[in-house]
Amino acid sequence: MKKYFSIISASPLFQGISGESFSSMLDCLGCTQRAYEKGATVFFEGDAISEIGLLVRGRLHLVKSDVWGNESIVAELVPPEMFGEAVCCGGAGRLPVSVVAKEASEVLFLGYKKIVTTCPSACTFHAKLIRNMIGILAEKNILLSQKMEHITQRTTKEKLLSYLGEIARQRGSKSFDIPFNRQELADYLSVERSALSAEMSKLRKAGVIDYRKNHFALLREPDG
Amino acid sequence: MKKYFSIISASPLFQGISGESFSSMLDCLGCTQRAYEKGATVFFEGDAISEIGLLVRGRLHLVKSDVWGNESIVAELVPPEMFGEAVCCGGAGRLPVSVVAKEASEVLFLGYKKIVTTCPSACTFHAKLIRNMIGILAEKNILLSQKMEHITQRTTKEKLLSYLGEIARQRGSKSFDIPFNRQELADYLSVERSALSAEMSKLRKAGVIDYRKNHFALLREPDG
DNA sequence: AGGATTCTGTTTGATTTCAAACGAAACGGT
DNA sequence: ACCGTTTCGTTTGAAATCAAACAGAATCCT
Repeated sequence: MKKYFSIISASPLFQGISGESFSSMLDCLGCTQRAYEKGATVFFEGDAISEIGLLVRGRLHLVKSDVWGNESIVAELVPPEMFGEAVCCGGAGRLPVSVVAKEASEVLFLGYKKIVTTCPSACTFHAKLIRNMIGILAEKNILLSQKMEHITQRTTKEKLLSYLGEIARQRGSKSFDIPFNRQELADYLSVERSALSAEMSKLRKAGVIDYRKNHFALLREPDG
Repeated sequence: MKKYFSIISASPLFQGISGESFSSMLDCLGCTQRAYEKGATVFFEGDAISEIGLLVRGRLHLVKSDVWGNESIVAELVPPEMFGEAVCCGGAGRLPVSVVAKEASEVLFLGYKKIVTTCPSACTFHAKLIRNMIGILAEKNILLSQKMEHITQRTTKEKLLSYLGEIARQRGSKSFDIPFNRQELADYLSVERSALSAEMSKLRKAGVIDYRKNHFALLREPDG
């Protein structure tokens, strides 16, 4: 397990915890490790899980299948990403996806109860671990809420302006860079790339925005 | 403060904590209370907050204003709802909304640090409190993720079927009730109510679904 | 029972988006 | 400098949504 310490320390869950304490800590957490061959299933959809998975090697797919059995890939995980934390922490829920190894992979399992229960033996970093977990969940909440705000807008134009406005607010300037290219921005906003490009052109012609590559500027308030 | 104990005990944050421990607990948390007149502002957008608010009386609006100063009401809070928990727990963030009292209101403030730091004096329920907080954040995460899945679908029909499929999966049956009326469902899915009704009719005619009021049945897999 | 209100389904024309295709520009590697 | 790939803007017809309006059904209230 020691060979994965550098991966583990890169995980937000162990942020601010020194690598030297890992051995005793992982012990204290009753952490187990398992390897999966390519194609193996780590968890099945509907499983009631009580452990959080931390991917330390390989590549996992989160696969969702609807009532009719159609499967779709919800996300791809690479080290040191985690999975199952919301389901574990949220209580009685069951996993809404299957977890499948797309490459030979290794996963560290951390018991949820052991994480959120401060140990009587005064494990120094346990409190920090809990704060990290809370921070991770809260952060994800904020990101989801922000995205939701943009996506709930009805038209492509509104979605785009909602997004650009948000970034401008965050940066505190009406001129800023965005971290997406066109296709990524379209995916993020759940619209068609071509339609997005077309709207951008219109807004530029109308003098509302200007842009060049990833740099954008808000010029004036849009009509309506 | 005692008169609000019944409200407080209804908050998910204090679930499983007996009312008798409230006095000592709220003390231990360094909890403060403030009253606001109708129209008063509890927090301003952009404030860096370190306390979680628990509304015990009145009614609050979360108001967001974009870069151009247009304001919109994001949510309405009634007791015993909380606010600011994601921002506090998420670390360096600033409040993305203003909090305004729409009626004469009273708010309990709980210091974030005091909540997530188990006290040395072995406050019995502190651990439970932390688990509750984690549970709240995780739960919200799951709800947001589910909604996101439906809303990112491109067409009204896809959004509807994604939602109905999810409910059917949860209920474990292809025949089920939903907790929304038409307008609420349309709002939840971010589509036009009339367009939603029209799509529902089409799907019924096509033999894909059947419904009556809030009761739905999935009959067969949709084409495409 | 009667009347007002809310909820739902349907239609309409205008608007918007989708999906696919294409060319130009930018980029990267050899 | 060359070629292949990716990115971006534009156009097109087809399809879907919006927004508004209206009527019937259900519900609530007195």
